[in-house]
Amino acid sequence: MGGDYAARRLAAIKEAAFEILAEKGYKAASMLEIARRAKASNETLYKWFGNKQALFKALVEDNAREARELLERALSDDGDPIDALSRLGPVLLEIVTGEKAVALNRAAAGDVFETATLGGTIADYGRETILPLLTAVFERAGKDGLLTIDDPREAAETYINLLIGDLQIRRVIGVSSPTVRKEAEARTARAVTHLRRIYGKA
Amino acid sequence: MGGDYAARRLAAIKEAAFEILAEKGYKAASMLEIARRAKASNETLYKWFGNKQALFKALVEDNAREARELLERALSDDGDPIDALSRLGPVLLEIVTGEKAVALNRAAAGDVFETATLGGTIADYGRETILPLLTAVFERAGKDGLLTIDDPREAAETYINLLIGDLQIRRVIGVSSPTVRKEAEARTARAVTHLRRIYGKA
DNA sequence: ACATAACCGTAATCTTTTGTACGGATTGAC
DNA sequence: GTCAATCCGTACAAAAGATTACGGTTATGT
Repeated sequence: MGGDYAARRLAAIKEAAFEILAEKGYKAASMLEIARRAKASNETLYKWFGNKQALFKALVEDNAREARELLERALSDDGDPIDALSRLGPVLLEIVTGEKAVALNRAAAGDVFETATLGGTIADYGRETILPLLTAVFERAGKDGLLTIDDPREAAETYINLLIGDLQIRRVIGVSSPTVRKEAEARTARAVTHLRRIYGKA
Repeated sequence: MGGDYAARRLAAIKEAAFEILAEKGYKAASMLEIARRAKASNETLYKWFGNKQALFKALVEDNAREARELLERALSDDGDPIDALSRLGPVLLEIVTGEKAVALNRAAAGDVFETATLGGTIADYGRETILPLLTAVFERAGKDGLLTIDDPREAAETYINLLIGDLQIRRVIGVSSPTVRKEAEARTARAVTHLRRIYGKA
């Protein structure tokens, strides 16, 4: 057993798991219901993933991989670093406030007392992946004389704080909505304006 | 039945609920275990609170009341508005990253698919309470000519973003620790420095 | 086509929780 | 002290979920 069929089954299982996670949350996303929706057997889920946490850990990793590719693409052009930050902002906002990220953060919050692995996975693949990319952008901005940067890592964290702030927790506890493109662009523009004032040439 | 005994029983139940919430999370905090720890009867819990969510909603409200008092005390002195922000920063950081707030945010994240009430309660009593207080401080800073403020509400949100950023979600998913006093002071100082640059007299 | 591995659908086991019921004990009011 | 209301501790019923087992069906490799 291998080949195309197994890959298709795997994809169907992961898709079903994501749907049910988003609809009902981690607690109510039972392995049995995921199996039913995916037209798979409970036993196959346990055989392939070992347990519930491992299935959702795989989802975290998949989602992070996709997000990372989007972010790297937004940064791929070797143009003006400030332009790069402006391009990246809306992409990053849409990812972190999107349904998938929110559902997975909720799962991680619920998992803290069980295996305590989902949160670490989210952070490893999320923030700890994007920060070095951003740090590199700020190094370039400093080298090009566009901004006065003592510590590029700190500048990168400041950008994330100005851009995202407390949006994620508000999404996770259910008091705010996904950030749509227009708003993401406005929020990015404001963050970049603030950055220029904080780190402008003295 | 009323009077002192009932008040003491109520306090014991709420204390037990908080302990178990912090130790095991919302999902595993069963009414039965809370009753046992509080030396109360399951039936009494259901009689007094109706259901699990309502018990935890009461905890949210209690915690928010206490937090608000601390914050108002930090802002009570009618001195320099920038000093007020510097006094408030560490207090706010310790509250939002403290065990109680984190446990309640996790409960709210888990409740999104059930009654979806805890998150709204947290926000009503938390952010939507502190923002007007901060907005007033920024109005004063503008009027006193200390900062150039177009929109005091926006400035207040910027301060929260610079100060707290994504700390809350990172606490909730288990990848960071409470913010201790020294770090809270450093973080506050940095946020205030950034504020001066963003909103300094032109 | 055939043989084998693996998956599907169903069932079973075990554990835990929610919410209600009840008799005896305790508290509060008079 | 007496009486009534209420709480405690225990028990029960129903439901749900995690995980494993099993016979028949299906996909894969030769």
